[in-house]
Amino acid sequence: MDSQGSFPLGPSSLTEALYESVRKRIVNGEIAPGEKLTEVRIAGEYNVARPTAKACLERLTALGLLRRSVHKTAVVPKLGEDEIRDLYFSRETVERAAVAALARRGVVPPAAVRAQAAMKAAATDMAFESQVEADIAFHSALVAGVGSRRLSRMHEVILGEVHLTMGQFQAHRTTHPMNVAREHDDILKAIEAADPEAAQQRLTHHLDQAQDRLIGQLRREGGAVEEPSEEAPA
Amino acid sequence: MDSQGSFPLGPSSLTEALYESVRKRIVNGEIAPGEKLTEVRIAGEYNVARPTAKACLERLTALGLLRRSVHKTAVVPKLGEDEIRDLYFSRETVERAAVAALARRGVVPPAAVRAQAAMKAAATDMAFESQVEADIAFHSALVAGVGSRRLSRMHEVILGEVHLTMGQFQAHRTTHPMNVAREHDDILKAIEAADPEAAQQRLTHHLDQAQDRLIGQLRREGGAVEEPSEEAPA
DNA sequence: TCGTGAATACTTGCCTGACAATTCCACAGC
DNA sequence: GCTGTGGAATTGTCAGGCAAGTATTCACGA
Repeated sequence: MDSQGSFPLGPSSLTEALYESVRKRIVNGEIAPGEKLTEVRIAGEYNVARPTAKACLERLTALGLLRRSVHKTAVVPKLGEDEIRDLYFSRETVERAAVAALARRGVVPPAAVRAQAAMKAAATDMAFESQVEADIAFHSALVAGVGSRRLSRMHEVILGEVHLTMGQFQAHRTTHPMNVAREHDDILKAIEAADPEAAQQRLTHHLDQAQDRLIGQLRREGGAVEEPSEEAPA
Repeated sequence: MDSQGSFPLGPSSLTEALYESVRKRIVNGEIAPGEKLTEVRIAGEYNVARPTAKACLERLTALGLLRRSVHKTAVVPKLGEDEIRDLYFSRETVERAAVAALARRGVVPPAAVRAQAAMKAAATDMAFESQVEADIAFHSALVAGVGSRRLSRMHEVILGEVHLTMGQFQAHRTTHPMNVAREHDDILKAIEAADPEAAQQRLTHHLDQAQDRLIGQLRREGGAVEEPSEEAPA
């Protein structure tokens, strides 16, 4: 694909690379919710100095991917029911504004179309994590298509927590990827038809369903998340 | 004053206090836009170690109150016309969702009423900075009244940049505070009447006016912001 | 046996000091 | 006048360390 310019530019600095790696491990569920992340542990695992690890944990905390109070060690949060509701309320706020803006222009961002294609491809034969990533890429492209730096930034933060929560339910999913893909198509059609109302309404429906699925799983599992899962990572 | 409990809780940690202080200086315009903030300068002014100053600058950068790329020194940004538009687009997105949610419940957050009273008091005889702060407190209370942690957090970031931009036009303001207060009242009335549509529409009008004022001032001043203003601060 | 309190270990907050890598600025050379 | 090279300034990252706060354990008494 990127044969000419080496665009992606692998994270420039050490701090950046470290941040990306830890972030990925958290949202993928490799680091279980409730697990403690001390500065020295990160520093040891990656062979970096403690201040570097500290900065990394601070960034992740600011994004909501870790929780910690003053002198206590950071832990991966597990969102409860009302936190999921809050998260999805915020998510709807941002994404509704995005699809409305897109529909007013009547143009579908090309990146969203590509992401949607990837989603359908992943639906049949790929791993759960790939599906989640394709789904997130789709919504991300939708918001990015608006062209508002600040809206995208807010959305990025929100999607971080969404990704985290979805990753935590990894093993017990009950979602049919094709249904999700169909709903995505509906949203795109409404945007293309320059119908903001319909686009917003379909998006809301789509997100409400996703939220219900998450809360449903949460309730089903209840407090049954006792598996400590203490495998040493690296 | 604080004879019994010392409530305000002067920022617990050094880092926090430093952050608050620098932040205030930036949004108040004490540190002019375009001015460079090096780590050693902050460290020197406050007598803290460089890593501490570094963390402070990083936090402010994450909030958009400073700009910097790798290996370059942080500068206070001066928002251009399209950045102001982007900022206000994001702001409208968040605040419209907030007033709509409040109007659906039909209850006005008490804090918003208090902030509005303070605003009217400040309109007649107080300094410009107090008016700006009262205005921000009002909008802040509005969003906080919804009770969504994440919406409030997003709004906080946005208001930071709004405050910054307003502070930069400090000397040349042309706004009549009483008009602003009237518009605030209109919004509150719509919320109380449980009319989400009206509340959103009035909010949009209010914010559009604010945006136009800012852009108007920006155009008027043009590139005429040559006063270096190099007074030593402390 | 069970709680309660104190001592200990762990972890974070913040510091000093240092070196490498990078960027910025000015000056010399063509 | 423009370009290139040098030094100064600044940031990225590290090592090591002390103080302070938190959690945990263990002994002791009821």
